[in-house]
Amino acid sequence: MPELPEVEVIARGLSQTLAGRTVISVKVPGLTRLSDAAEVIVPGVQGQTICRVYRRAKVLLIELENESTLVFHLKMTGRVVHGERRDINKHDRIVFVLDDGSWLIFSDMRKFGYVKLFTKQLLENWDFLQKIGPEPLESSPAELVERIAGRKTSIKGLLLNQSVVAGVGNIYADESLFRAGIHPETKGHRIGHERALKLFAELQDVLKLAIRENGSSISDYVNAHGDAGAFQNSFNVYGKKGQQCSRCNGLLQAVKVAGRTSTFCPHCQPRR
DNA sequence: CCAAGCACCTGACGGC
DNA sequence: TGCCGTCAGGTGCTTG
Repeated sequence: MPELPEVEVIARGLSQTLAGRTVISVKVPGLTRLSDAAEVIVPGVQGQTICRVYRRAKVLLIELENESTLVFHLKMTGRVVHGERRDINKHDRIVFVLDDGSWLIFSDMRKFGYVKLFTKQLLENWDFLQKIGPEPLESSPAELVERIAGRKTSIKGLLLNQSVVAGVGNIYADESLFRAGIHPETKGHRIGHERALKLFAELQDVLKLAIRENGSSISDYVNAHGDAGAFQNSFNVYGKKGQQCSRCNGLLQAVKVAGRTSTFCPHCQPRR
């Protein structure tokens, strides 16, 4: 499930190989429900040269020569992979055929993700992006602490809330809470300043480490070249309910917080 | 302002 | 063998 680090790794990988490539044709085996129609995307990208590939929150953006932008949200199982021409498979949603013969493929088994095409103006006014909070790797921990000050929601819910901080999903929320020693159900306003600073410093740390490790591959994630990430091997808590805590050897527990499974160590992350 | 619950999807997995 | 229920989780929406 791609969160900030996974989308960042994809964007960096694509940036190396896509800049300057031109879209020759488009194949549309079947789009997802929330995607723009093929009638919008195909004529808008044909003949266009790719200028820039970047990420904002969990969204992947590919800017074209005419200042329009292809936007991908991968949600749970989406992939964007660039490589040699290959057979179309059942989960492929759209294929961009490039001028060197290579293919850029968006596939998504569960069809939660989407691809949309925006003009410059429409992208600037897209309410989804306008609601997104600051990038955690481009903000200081002190700035991020202000975003949770006085909030009565659980810290887990705040971390997952994209308008509070961008790009954090279930994996990196649980991992940073473990590192900071904070119980996921702790209310935002009950976290002391020092501990909150620690939380966001740990969040930054874990995001950077994950990017360095090529992201986390749980089930579907692969980078722009189809390779799995390795950070899942460094998880302390995510998906480890019932296993031993790496710090105290106690058993990890799972609870639902903000509608999501949250795995934590009751000893290292005590309820206050 | 906040929580809870559902919807959207498919595949993996466990129980019987 | 296969059927059935549950779970995975990002986001939008509704309801309270």
